[in-house]
Amino acid sequence: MSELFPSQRIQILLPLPLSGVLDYLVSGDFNLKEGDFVTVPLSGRQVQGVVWDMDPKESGVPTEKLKYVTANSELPALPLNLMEFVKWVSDYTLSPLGSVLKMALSVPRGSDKPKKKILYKIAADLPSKLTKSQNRVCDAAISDMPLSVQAWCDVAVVGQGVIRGMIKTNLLIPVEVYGEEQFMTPDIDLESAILSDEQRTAADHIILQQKSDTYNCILLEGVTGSGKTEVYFEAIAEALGKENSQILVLVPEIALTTQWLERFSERFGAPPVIWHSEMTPAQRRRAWWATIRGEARVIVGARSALFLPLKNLKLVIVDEEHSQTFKQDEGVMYNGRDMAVVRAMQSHCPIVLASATPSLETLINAENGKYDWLYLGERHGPAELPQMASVDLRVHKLNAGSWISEPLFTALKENYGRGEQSLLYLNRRGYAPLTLCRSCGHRMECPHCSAWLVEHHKFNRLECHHCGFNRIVPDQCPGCEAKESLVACGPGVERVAEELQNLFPDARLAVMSSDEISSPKALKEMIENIENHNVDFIVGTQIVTKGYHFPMLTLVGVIDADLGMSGADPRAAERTWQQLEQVAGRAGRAEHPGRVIFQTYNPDHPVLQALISGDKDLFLEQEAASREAQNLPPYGKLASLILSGPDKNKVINACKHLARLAPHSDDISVLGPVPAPLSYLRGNYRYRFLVKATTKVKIQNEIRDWLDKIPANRGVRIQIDIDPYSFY
DNA sequence: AGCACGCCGACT
DNA sequence: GTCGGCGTGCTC
Repeated sequence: MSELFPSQRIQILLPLPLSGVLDYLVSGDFNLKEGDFVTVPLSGRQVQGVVWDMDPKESGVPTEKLKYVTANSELPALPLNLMEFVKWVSDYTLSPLGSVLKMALSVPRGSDKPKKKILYKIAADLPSKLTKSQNRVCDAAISDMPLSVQAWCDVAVVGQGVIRGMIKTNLLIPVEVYGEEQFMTPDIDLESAILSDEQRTAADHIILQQKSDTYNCILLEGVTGSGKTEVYFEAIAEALGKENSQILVLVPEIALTTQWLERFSERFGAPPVIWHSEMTPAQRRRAWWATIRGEARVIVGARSALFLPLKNLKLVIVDEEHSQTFKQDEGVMYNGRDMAVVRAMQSHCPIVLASATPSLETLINAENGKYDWLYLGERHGPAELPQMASVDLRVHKLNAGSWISEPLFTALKENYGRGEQSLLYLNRRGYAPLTLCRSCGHRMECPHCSAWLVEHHKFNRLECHHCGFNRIVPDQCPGCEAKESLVACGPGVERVAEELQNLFPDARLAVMSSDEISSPKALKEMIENIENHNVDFIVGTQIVTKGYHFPMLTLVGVIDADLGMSGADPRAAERTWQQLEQVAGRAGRAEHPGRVIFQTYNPDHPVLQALISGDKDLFLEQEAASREAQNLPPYGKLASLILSGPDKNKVINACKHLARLAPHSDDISVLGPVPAPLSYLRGNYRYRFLVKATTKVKIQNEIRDWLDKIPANRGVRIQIDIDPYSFY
């Protein structure tokens, strides 16, 4: 090594499930700083990592063992605020630091050199005579920014033929461009929607917070159709006015928000940058680079977008903040909504949580003044809130194999007769949730999980919804070999659709479930079909709660309002409430008032009572009181520990060992172990502990100390879920 | 996450 | 005798 540049000990974080950094030596002529990407040797191979600490404290690893950094990268350094965020998430979720870093590096290497591309820009001297489509293209142009053929098609909404023709006639001039194609910059000078007084007040409040560059969390609550989107669009417009600002919008499921994207493009004249986990490597690279270079101004994405290298974050929006989709239930288990609040805090910018049915946690934070609370009370336009009623299935008994009660049938018939659309909601995919043998009682179960196989007529298969195992429907019972003895029990959407078709043979049906909607394109087609009134009845799973506008939909029937009301899950009642309320929100848009009918065996349940009476406040009050009494979130802290492994005895022994050492005090208690709700999943036996703590102690520290007391156990995996949502 | 090291079965 | 299966454990 050169004398002029003596080597220095630095710490590198690698995107591997290692709990901490590794020490390396680096020659001074690399001129590194924290956040820089480097390549280092690791047990015989070269891996990419990030310089985490240039001036580390003594780690105890002798210098002779250290290896030298191989190379530094031309990639821009990871922004310090992202490093800070990675550290925070790792501490909070008790996940290895390197695993969290990996989420921030879900990008191809810096060695992927951007390729040469040919783009097209509008010619300087245009003839005055142009066709209608050609005029559209010219109008869509933003100064003389060059775009690809496809991008021109998208912005001008014309076919490829038009663009090709314009290239041939030199109306569009080819330009050679190196690097990634640029994203279009949103145009804040386009006309905004006309806001109501209430919307204006809300928008002004957010804008005021936004101007001061300080953290502040704002709950924007408003029933479906009250215009929350327009309100935060104005806040986005304001934030965009700041130089090089970036805005992050988190949405539950990006693939399902075409309507949102269209509204955005309409308001800002350009689509936002999109980020989600199903993007191709090329799409990821383009979006990631655009973000780190600061060209990406508005990024709309799923929860993983939180880990993008945003350098100048000025506003965060979490749309549908109550959505369960924000919670990641594998790998690093984090709640995107909560982590978004932290990201905003660390970036000193406001964050807006928007929802028609905010989560109880958020409502309580708003109530006690931790969050600002904006409420949009008016419904836009003349629509009225739907009228709600329940059907007591103990009185109106269902016939065998039938799931539509007499009162619901009558209502459907009336609605159909009037030429209006109806929706039947059942949050269960497939045909039947259980198949059993009439002669021996054998149940078709998953060989890898303690779960029943769900029959899917569409694929003529039995499928496990937990691990994906599937098999063809057998023609004889695997237990007793009796032929034609297998019967389907209980309904799924396919079965309800079948019954409905029998009741209304001429009606046009659509089934909306993830099995029917395999691509954004398929979804778009289905939505158009419904909007154009080519469909009389929709049967759907919770996919229908995603906030589409169907103006002719005036009746919603909830097949099983009791589904999901029980169980150990402290959020079960709240979740059911939100789901039912979101479904009810589908009925009666525009000028048609709506009706909602809940089929139930338990019409006295507080959730249903509250829904029907419309007394949401009472329900929330009760729910809050019950959580407070039990010290459950948000009044207390909850964590779940799942021990799993293929050897049942090993898992049980590890549990016993842990249970003996479990912390117990006034501020913390450990419940369990009990078999996890799916005690056998994907070939692993699973047992669960629940840790409950008051807010006086840091639950993470308690758990860490506890787990440190036991040695690493071969063949037993421990998963820690702080603030668990899923109890499976 | 990879990759090496290691300890048992079927091959030139 | 060696090639190679993938179970366990370490990587600065």
